[in-house]
Amino acid sequence: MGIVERKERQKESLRQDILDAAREILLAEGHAKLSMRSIAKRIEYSPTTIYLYFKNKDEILFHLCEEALERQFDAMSAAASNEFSPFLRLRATLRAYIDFGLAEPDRYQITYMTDMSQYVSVTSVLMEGSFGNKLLELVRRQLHDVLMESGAPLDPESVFQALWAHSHGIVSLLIACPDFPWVERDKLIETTIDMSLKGLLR
Amino acid sequence: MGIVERKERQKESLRQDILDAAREILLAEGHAKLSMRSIAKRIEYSPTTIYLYFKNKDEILFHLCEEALERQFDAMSAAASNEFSPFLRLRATLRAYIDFGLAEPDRYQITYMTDMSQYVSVTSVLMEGSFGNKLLELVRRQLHDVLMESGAPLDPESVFQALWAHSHGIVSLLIACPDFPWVERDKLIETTIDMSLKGLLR
DNA sequence: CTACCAACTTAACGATGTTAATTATGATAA
DNA sequence: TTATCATAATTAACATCGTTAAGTTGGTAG
Repeated sequence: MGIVERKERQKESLRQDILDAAREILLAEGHAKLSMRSIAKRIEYSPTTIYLYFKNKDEILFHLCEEALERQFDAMSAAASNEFSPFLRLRATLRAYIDFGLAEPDRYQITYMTDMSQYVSVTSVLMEGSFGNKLLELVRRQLHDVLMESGAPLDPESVFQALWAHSHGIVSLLIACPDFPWVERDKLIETTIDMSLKGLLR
Repeated sequence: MGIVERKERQKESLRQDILDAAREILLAEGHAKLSMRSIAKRIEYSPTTIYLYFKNKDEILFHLCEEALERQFDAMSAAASNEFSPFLRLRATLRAYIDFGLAEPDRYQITYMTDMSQYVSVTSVLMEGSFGNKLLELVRRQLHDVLMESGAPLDPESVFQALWAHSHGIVSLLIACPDFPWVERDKLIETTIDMSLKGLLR
């Protein structure tokens, strides 16, 4: 029965090759160049072979989004772990969220800026145990700690969603309008975060 | 020589018909359904005829964006004119910006959420005298008034861009993730704006 | 050896934006 | 009135996209 297993391994291997190719294209050429045919060409199979391993393109994107969210989560966790107050941890986490989006614009776009029917975005972000869920929970938890400390009478979930919106705003706007005469990038990001968090102090 | 003028009028008329059809499709069926062929079908001409009146699809979108920005500008101006302090005017303006985006998601998406090569977005937004420029200038001016009053030592342009990012963030996130378990919409918007502007007070 | 089954490919469909070649229209000049 | 000729519009076509159906291959089991 080792043959069946070998087949299984081969099958899983090609599946991984497809995801690897998709990721490479996404990062090297951008999400606009990521097509079933470009993936097929890269793995040297016919385009339709991919459909034997994935239901459709959205399913491939779903996996790339999961990957992206995992990396973003890791970056945010790492950034937070260097800070020594709840407020600074939250601040560092948001900064890491933004930095990730700007460092990996194509990854950010496929996870937060495209409506991938039923498959990606919300479904992926919300699924119990998904990295998207972990990511949002991380921010919720850190915000909770800040609100505990400050004692501000605010609805935590509303504030959380507003913080997310503010952070997403600067990332998506910078990505969408790269030619706009923005002020110096780091200054802009710092200002964006400062203004976002000002209301939580005291 | 009246013939030449009549031709001119006919030409201009069909050009308007194309824009009208495009607008109708955008509003009735969404930006995903807006194609050269769907426009052609609506005006009962062949798809390629459109290219005799517009260089390409982007040029059509450019005009729809201009229209959208004009309406958004009007909504923001009107909202501001009801308020009696610089701060409240700025606040009402941002609220109108957000409300417009959520009321006209397809118009918002084509102007702020797609990168239309050289044609739309930034080019349109920046062009001297364009409505996009007027819109941004309106916010800059109102922010200026607020900063004058409060005397806060902040860089106006940085704060302006951050305010824009915050406002864009809530609009684009709500549009992109309609299925997320958001808190009640009005409450979320108010919280978003409150947190955004908190830093400007005192 | 043959029959089957899985893996894979080719062909094709219906979209998209866009270009080139072709036809129809309609005003003007002979 | 008819012939000419630019303009207006169309048809055909290309390259791209995601996706489905049908066909081909090759290895394994009976």
